[in-house]
Amino acid sequence: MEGGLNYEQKVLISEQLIQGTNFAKQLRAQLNLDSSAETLETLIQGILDSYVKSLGILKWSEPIKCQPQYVVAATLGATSVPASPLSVNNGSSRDDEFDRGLAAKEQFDSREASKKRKMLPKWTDQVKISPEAGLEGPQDGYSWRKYGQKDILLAKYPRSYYRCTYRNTQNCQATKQVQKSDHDPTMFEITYRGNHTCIHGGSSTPALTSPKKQELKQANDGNHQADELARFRTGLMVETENLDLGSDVTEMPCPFTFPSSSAGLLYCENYSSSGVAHKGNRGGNFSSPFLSPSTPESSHFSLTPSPMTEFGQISSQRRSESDLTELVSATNSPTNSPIPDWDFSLDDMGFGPDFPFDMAGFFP
DNA sequence: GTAATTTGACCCTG
DNA sequence: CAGGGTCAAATTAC
Repeated sequence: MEGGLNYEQKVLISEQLIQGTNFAKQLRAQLNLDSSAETLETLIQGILDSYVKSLGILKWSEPIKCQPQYVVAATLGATSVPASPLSVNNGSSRDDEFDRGLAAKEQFDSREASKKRKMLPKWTDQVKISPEAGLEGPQDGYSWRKYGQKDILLAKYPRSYYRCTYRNTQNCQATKQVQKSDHDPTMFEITYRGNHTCIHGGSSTPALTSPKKQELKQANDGNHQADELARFRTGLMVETENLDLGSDVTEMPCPFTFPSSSAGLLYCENYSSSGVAHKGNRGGNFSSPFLSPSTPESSHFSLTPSPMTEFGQISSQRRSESDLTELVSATNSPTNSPIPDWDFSLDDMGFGPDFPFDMAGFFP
C-alpha cells in the first residue's frame, strides 16, 4: 500500500498528520489544564479532521487481512470503567469463537453468503452497565431485532443475536451479539458485525419502528440497556493490542470505525476484507465496510497504528475525568457532526507498517 | 393485525 | 462431531 503513494499523497498526508499531531499536542496540554469541554472538542475535532483527510488521501487499497487486534477502549463517563483496557481484553479468545461459527448460511445464496459473512468486519464492544445510568437514554441510532439466543459453552450467560430491523427491507447486513460477561455480570460484550447500509439506522432520529417498544424491551434486557446507555456515556480512546508492526505483518489489520460512543472496550477483530462491504455502501466516499453500529455520525478516538503507549497514558488520564464524556456526548449529536459517515477503513486506506507515520513523536 | 421475540431445528465450520 | 450462528414457526406484545 504505502508503496503506491505518490509524492503528493505523501505530502498531503504529512501535512494532515502534522496538523493532527499539533492538535493532539494542544489537546494534551489542554487536558493538563483542565480546559473546557468546548475547547477540547474543538481540538479533538481538529484531530479527527486531520485523520479523515489524511486517510481520505490514501488510495483505497486491496483488501487485506486483519491480523493483530486493535483495542478501542472507551470510557464510561460517570460510570465505572475497566481499570485497564488491556486487562479486560485478556479474557477472550473471541476471535476463535467467531471464526469458527462465522459462516452460517445466508438465505439467498448459502455459499456466497457464507463467504461474505466471513468478510464482514466485526468488533467487540465491552460495555459496563451502571445502576445510575438509568433507563432513559438514547437509542444507538439503529433498530435491532433479536433473531436468536444460544447458550454458549462454558459461558454462564446465553448469547443473544440481533440483526438490523431493516435487514429484509433494505438488505442491511449489520448484526450484533450480546453476551453478559462471565466475570462481571455488569459487563456485556457486544460484538458487532457488518455495516449498516440501512438509511434509517444512521439518522439522528432513527426511524425505529417502535421506539417505545424497544425501550421497554431493552429495559428488561440488560444487554441492550447496557449497550444503548453505554453508547452515550463514553469517551473513546484507542489502544492497540498485539500489534507488531515491526514484524513481518505487512498491513494494518482492522479497518476501524469507532462506534461513536461505545463504552467499555471495543475490539476490532478479525477483519478480513473490505470488498464486500464496499459493495453495500452508497456513494463510496467515506463509507467503509465498517459502518458504525451505533451512531456513525461522529467518533472521537485516538488511533495508534503502532504499539505505542502514548495513548494508553492518555487513556489513563481521561479515564478519571468526565469531560470527554461531555465532549463525546456533545459531538454525538448528529447535528453537530461534521462528519456524515465517520467510517473509514485503515484496511482500505492501505495503512501499513511502512506508512510514514511517526507515532513516536505524536505525543512528545 | 402487525411487528418483535422466543425457541427448537437446522446448517456450516473447524 | 461439537459448537456457534441463523432460520422460521409459534408465541407474545402493542
